[in-house]
Amino acid sequence: MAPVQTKETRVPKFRRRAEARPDEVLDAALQLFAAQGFAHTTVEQVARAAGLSKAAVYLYFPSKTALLAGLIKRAVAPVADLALGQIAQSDAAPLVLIAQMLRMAVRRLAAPGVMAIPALVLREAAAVPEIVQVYRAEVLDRVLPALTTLIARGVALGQIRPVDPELTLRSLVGPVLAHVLLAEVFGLHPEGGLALDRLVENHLTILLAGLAPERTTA
Amino acid sequence: MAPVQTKETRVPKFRRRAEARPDEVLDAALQLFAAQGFAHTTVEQVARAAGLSKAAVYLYFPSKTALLAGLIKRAVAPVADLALGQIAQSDAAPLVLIAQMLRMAVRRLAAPGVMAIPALVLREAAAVPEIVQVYRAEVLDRVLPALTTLIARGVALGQIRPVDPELTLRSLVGPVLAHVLLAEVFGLHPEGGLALDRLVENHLTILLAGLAPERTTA
Amino acid sequence: MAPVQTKETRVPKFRRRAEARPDEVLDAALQLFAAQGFAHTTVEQVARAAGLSKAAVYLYFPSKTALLAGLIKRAVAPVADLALGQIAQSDAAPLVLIAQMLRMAVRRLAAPGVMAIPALVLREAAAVPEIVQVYRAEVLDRVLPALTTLIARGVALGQIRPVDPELTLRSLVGPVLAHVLLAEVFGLHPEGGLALDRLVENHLTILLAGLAPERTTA
Amino acid sequence: MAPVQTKETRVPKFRRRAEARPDEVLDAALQLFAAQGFAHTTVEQVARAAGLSKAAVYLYFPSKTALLAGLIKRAVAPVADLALGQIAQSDAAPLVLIAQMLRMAVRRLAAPGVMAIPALVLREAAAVPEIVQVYRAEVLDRVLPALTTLIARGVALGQIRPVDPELTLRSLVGPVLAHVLLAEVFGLHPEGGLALDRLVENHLTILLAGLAPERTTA
DNA sequence: CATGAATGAGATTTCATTCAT
DNA sequence: TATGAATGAAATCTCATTCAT
Repeated sequence: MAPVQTKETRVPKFRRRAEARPDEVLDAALQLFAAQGFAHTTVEQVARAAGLSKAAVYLYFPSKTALLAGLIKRAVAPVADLALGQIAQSDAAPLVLIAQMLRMAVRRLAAPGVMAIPALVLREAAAVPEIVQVYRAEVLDRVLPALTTLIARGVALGQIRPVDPELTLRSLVGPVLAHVLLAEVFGLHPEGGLALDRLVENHLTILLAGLAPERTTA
Repeated sequence: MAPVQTKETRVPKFRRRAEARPDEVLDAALQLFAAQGFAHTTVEQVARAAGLSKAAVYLYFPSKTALLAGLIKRAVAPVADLALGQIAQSDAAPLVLIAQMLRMAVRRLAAPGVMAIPALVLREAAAVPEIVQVYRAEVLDRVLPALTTLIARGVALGQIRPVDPELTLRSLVGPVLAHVLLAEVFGLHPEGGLALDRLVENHLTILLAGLAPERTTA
Repeated sequence: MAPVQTKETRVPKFRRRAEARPDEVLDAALQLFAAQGFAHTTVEQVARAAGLSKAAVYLYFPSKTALLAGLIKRAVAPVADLALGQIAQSDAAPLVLIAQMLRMAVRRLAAPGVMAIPALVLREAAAVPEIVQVYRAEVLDRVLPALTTLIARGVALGQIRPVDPELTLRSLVGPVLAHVLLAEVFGLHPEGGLALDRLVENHLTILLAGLAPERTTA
Repeated sequence: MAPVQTKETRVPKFRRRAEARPDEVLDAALQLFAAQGFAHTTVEQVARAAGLSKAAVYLYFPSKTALLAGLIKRAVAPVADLALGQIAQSDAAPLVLIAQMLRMAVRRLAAPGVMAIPALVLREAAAVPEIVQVYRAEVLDRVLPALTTLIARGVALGQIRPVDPELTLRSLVGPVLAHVLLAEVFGLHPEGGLALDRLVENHLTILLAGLAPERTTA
């Protein structure tokens, strides 16, 4: 969707413009889409914000929709890759891995502009079906199964109480999602700021205790 | 489409309507907004679906936005009222109340058309600021504080381990939210169907265990 | 393509507007398309010429293309009907019928605005494939075969010398077409004005003599 | 299309081009204009088809319109020259000359790409007035008067029955025009293929018989 | 109450054309 | 000579909203 970005490792010289333009356009688009919504942002606005003419935007992206799709792909694919890599390479206990992943994800989310993406995706998914496809292909269909499997393995190993992995997945990520949406969409921050990290620690406290196999029952 | 409405006082049979019209319009709007998104639904479509002319819709609602606001208010206010009533009237233990409320909320969500509302709210919030206000006023600002207080009370009573009530609130409702959004927006259902009730039970298993004060520490 | 035009024979009262609008729009469109070409005429221009707003035009015709198609259908269908009727009902000798038809067609063409249509069709056919379909369906596929058959019958009856009916058809209508195109497209009129009728008589003189079976051979 | 013209004597291998470029651009333009129409062909497409960049096309032709004009001039001027030469040099009887010319014209038309030109001219004439001028200047104003004069001479010599020369001109060329347009624009070929030569022979049979002075009357 | 008719104000997208390199 | 980058100027089409009836 995004124009070819031959990001050759060699020759990372200086040649500005042209090379960096698509990214600049996406930056501008993210800014505006997050602030006003996709439908209420005009291509003209994006172009001006990126310091280009409207027509120039179409030089890099074939349609307004492609702008959105490219934006999402650029933002989330790396996170998904990272997460998958971590799951694949580590042989830590499932619960430990889960805790690691949550902390990592949250650290990523904290980067500027990233937190707006999930809200954006949810917001525009119905209107722009392409988004659903991109997001499912790039994130959901890759990460969620991996996490589900991770939970299932924990259960099999006796390190997690016998829960339904697929449903437990919701208990895993839901709180973070709720936190982000509450903040992004409704401006509802807990006292003392957004505190994504505190949220995760609080959540992990509950989650890990809740997932631990029952001792007393034995 | 609509039954004949003879203006004259005779012919008492066919009548009603007129009173119910606004509701019918909202029904049609919900249907369409949920399916296509607010921006992609035209007033004409809503009107036709309600069996009215476009201009007639403006007889009942001053603008397309008002349609959306009215829709949300109608859908969520009762749920919020119910929840608040339950919290106020019951003097059950906090954790018990929490479990009750989650089960109740989920039962409500299962009614046709209701589940689409949260997704709709999230989707249009940025574009239609009025939605944020309505939703905050009708739901969030009433229910969330009540729940937070409930958690805090549980902590104070020693029935809940010492967690941050505001953040824990996210752990409480997040999984349900995640479940609904995954299903509504991405069409991701767990194996064996949506199973909202199974989700809640799975979630409560983890949550209640996770919130319970630590025994072994002693 | 054109909006439904319930032109009931009863109640032909006066109710202007709305009823006559589509036709007014087509009139304006014909004027402009003929003068500037389809591609170089904007919907705005058509609308203004018809005394409407741009959007109102879209109330009656779903697209600019539909405007063109409707225009052609309205203009040529009656002529084709007339011609076919004449062929079917008359049992005159083929050559007589042919002469009749040519004279009738030319009389029709002389009506204001009609002569521009063939030129318009030829001009825009490549750009708007719909035109080709409409024109073939409404005119060519109906009239040409009828004429071909007529010629073939004349040959069979010995009233026309043994020529190829399909190719002879070109000799029949080509001169009129050339006359119209030369005038419409290049502004080339013969001395003394367009003189469509004189053209036909001149052409018929040649054609009838040329088609008559050879006498000397006997 | 045109033979390679290596200006320099050295370096005969890789080179050429440069000189032939404009012609290659016109070749590409003809191809595309004929297939899609002038308005629907972008300069970019022409450029790519000619193996150049868009900007390079502007090196050879000052505008898109100039492309079209050049195209037509290149294609039709030789035919007109040929026809005029034939008329001027031969002292055959008018009817014989006319027959010769028609056969020659048709042979020319059969060359690839040529038949599309008349249709193209007709199509774009209204939109691009320059075309009308070019075509009139290069073809019509030179060839048509010559043919008219030829017919008049035939009449004067008693070899052609007393017809109107200008109008008879339409009877002369119209059938060929009709044949070409029917085929090019509507895809209507007679049974057994396009058969331009068969068309001419059939037409000449009728035409010559039709133009011959009446014998029986005498 | 209800509607058909009408419109003003955009939004996306396309392209011929220019220019620095 | 050649090009990639950029843009100004439109053109089609959409829609929320109004109003006379």
